[in-house]
Amino acid sequence: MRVTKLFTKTLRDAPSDEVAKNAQLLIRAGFVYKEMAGVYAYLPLGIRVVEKIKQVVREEMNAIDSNELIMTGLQRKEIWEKTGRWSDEAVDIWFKTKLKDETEVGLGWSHEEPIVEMMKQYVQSYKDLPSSLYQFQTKLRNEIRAKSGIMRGREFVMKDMYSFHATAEDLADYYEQTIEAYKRVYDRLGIGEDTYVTFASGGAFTKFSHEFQTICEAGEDIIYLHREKNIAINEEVIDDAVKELGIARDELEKIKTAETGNIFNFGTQKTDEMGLYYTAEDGTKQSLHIGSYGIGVTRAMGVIAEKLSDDKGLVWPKAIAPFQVYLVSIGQKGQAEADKVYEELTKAGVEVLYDDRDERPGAKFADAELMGIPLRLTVSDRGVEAGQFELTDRATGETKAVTRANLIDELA
RNA sequence: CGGGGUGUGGCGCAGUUGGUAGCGCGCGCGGUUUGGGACCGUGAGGCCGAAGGUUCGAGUCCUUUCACCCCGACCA
Repeated sequence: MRVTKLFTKTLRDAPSDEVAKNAQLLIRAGFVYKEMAGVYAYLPLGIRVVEKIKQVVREEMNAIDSNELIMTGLQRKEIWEKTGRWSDEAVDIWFKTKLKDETEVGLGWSHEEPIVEMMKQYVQSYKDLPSSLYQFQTKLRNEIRAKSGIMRGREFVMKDMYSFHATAEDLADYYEQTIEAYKRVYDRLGIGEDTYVTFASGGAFTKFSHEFQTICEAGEDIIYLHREKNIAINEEVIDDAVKELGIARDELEKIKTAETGNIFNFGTQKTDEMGLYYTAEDGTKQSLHIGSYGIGVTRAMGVIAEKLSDDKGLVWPKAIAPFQVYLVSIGQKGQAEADKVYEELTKAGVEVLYDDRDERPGAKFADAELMGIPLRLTVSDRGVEAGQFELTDRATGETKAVTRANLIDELA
C-alpha cells in the first residue's frame, strides 16, 4: 500500500482526553479512531493488526480441532432466562433493546447461552462428541466505566470458544490442550514470556478457573507470582490458592497484569439448566460437560501496544505488524528506484507500506517509527548510486546495507 | 454509581478586573529547500460542549444539562 493512498494521517500530539498509552499511540499513528468512551473504530492499519492477531488465534484453535463460526449480535431473551442471566441484577452490563413488535432482545455480551441452545440441534449422541466451536465476535458490554483505551471498552473483539464433552475427563483433557494452544498464541503474539496461566475465581463448578495474565503496568489485575515454580495466582483468590497449593505467601512476587485470556470449566451445570443432553452408548440420557475459553483480541492488541513501544512509537512484532516493511524513498532517483522496489516486493508477497509522499526524510522516518513497522527500507539517491539500500530494524534500531539483488532474500 | 478534573478551528494550547477570540502544529497557494518531523511569504478555518439566566455587553459570572478523562467499586 502507498501512504499517499492511505486516508489516515499521523498526529504529533495525542488528543488530550486520552491518557492511556495504547490509545495515544494508536490514535497518533492512525490505527484507531475514538467514537465515544470505550468505543473505537479500527482504521486500515488497525484492522490489519486485528486480523493478524485473529489469524494467529485461528490457526491455533483450528489445530485443536475447533470449528470457526459466527453467532449473532442480537440474542433472545428466553434463552438467557433459562439460566437466570437475563436479569439486570445477575448481569449488570446488558445492552437491551426491542424489536418493532416490542419483543425484547439483548445485544451479545457473551455467547455461552445461545451456543448451548444452538447445540441442542446438533448434539444428540455420544458420537457427536466431543465438539468445539469458536468465533471472533464484537462483544457489547454496558460497562459502568470504560478505561485504558482499547483495553477496557464497551465494544471489543473477543475470540470465544466452547467445547462440549461426554465426560469430565474428556473436558479436562481438552482444557489442558487449550491451555497449551493459548500459550502458543501468546508466544506468537510476542507476549508469551510475560503471560502467566493464573489461578482465578472459579464459579459454581470448579474451585478455580484459569486466566492468562500478561505483565502490564496499565493492567487492572494483581497477581502473585512464584517464578521458580511457575505458579501465578490472582489476588482475588490468593488466600484459598495459597492454602490449596501449599506455598508460602512471602515466596510470591506481586505484579500488575492485564487479563488477556480466561478459561472456564462449566461442568454440567449450564447444560442441565438449558436442557442439552446426549444419548450414551448404553442408551441413557447424559449431561454434557462444557468448557468456555476466551481471548480478548483487541485487548491483547492494546496490551502489546503498551508493552512493545518506546518513546518513538509502536513496535509491532513481525507476526502481527500491519506491514512488514516501511519503504522510504528519498530524492528523485530514490523515488524512481523505490517505485520499482515496491512493485517487486509486492509481487513477491512482501507486505510493504510505501511512503511515496513528497516529504522530507525526517518526517518519513518519524512516521515509520510511530507506526512501528518492523523493518524500514530506505531507498535514496545516494543509495541508488552506491547500489545499495538501507534496512533498519525498528526494535533494535540497527541498520544494514542490502543490495537490490538480495532484497527478496532479506525480506521474504 | 461515589469522588476529582476538563470541554475554545482537525490536534495541542492561551485568553487579564466581563467589551464580540489568539498562538503552535496541521491545511491551501507561491517560492526556496531535501538523510531525522525545513524555511520565508501569504491565505482559509472557530461565534468558545449545549440550553437557559444576569448584564448595555458573556469564552469569562450564575443555573441546568451533556460529553470526556482520572481514582474508587465492578468486570473479558
